[in-house]
Amino acid sequence: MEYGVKMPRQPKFSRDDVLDAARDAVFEHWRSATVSHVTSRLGAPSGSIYHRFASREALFVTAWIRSVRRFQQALTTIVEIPDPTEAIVETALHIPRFCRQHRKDARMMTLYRHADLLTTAPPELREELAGLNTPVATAIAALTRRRYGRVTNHGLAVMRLACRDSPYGIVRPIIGEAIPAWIDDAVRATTGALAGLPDHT
Amino acid sequence: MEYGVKMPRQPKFSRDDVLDAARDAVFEHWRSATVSHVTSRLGAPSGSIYHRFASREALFVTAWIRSVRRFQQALTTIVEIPDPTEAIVETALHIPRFCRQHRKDARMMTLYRHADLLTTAPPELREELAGLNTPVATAIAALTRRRYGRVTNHGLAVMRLACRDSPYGIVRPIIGEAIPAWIDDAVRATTGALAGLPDHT
DNA sequence: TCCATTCTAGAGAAGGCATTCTAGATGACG
DNA sequence: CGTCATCTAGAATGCCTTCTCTAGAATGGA
Repeated sequence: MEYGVKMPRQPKFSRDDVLDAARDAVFEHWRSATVSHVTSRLGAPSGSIYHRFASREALFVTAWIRSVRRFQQALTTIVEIPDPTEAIVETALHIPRFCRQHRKDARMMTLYRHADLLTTAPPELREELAGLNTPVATAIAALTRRRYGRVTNHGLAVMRLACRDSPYGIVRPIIGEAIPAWIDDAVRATTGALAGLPDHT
Repeated sequence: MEYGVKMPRQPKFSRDDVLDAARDAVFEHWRSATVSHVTSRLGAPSGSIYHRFASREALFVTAWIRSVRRFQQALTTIVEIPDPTEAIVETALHIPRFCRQHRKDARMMTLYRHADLLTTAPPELREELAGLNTPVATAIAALTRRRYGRVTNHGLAVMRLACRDSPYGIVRPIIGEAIPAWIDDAVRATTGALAGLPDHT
């Protein structure tokens, strides 16, 4: 607490409360979620939203970023699994598992694509978005090196498919619903097959 | 030309012209495509749109249906490929190939999910939407029977993954852009692996 | 030529939504 | 108890979009 800084009034709604409400509104209305959906869930006036976030877009993008970070949290430990092939498969399996345990965050993550946000998001969030992908990129690069003994562009592309795009494609149609256990078998099969590809064309 | 029917004025904009403009607007603006994006591309006033389509939603959903039908056109011949495994893999490969040759239609198809439209689309289109999936369902069922010798629910689910969800997941991040040739190798690998799974848990 | 039909044309009504603005409440601190 | 920073509160504003409505043009038959 700094000298001379008056202690402000206690917030009735925390920043996370607002983001939770945004996430819940998206879970229910997806792309047509409005600011008033958020305020009515929160029981707050629109002023409380705009006091913290510059715009509707800033609110939803911030909530999206929070969900992405939650997804990334487990990655670093998974990548350290001793056996390379197991590390690859477990990275891929993290996707259906996360979707099972964090249904709302998972659905929130489907709202935007990272590449699109880099150019369309509110300027004040661009910098954060630019660095957002590094944990995943680092993990993929580490897995690529461990799998092939070197890192080529094609090797990286294959590993992205194996650990990210392919498992995501498998769960995508049912994100937000229950994910059956056998989906994990399907992920094991596809990721195993992709990890078997060579790192050159 | 029926008796007593007066010949009307020639349309300046055909139905397909309007749908093309809608598809192009979606290619550029995706979900935020508006009716005025469409009219300005077409060089037409909004009246010409609303003369043919009941609402903005009816226009875009109709364009979506047209793209889906174009995708389905090649399916029936592919399924008839003699070797079952080859038929399965070629069905899956139809997805990256279609995305390569019909970039705008492919992107248009990402605008809605069939399951959502069944409940949210304008009522006059519901019936058409209800029957839209049958060509794909028929193809998947045929492939399931040929692969396993019988049709179980789990077998169908695996085959949907192999022929549709998995390859779609692989191309999805790059739909609208150029699809590299090696993507087909990845699809072959994953679809082959999934088709190798048994039809029971 | 006149008429019925089908279309283009575009101004503007209507509605929904994000956003702003002003007032007031709250709490820490001197 | 007064002051200040921070927050709640929600009515009011203004924008943007969809959609309607009226006028008029093109076409071919009677």
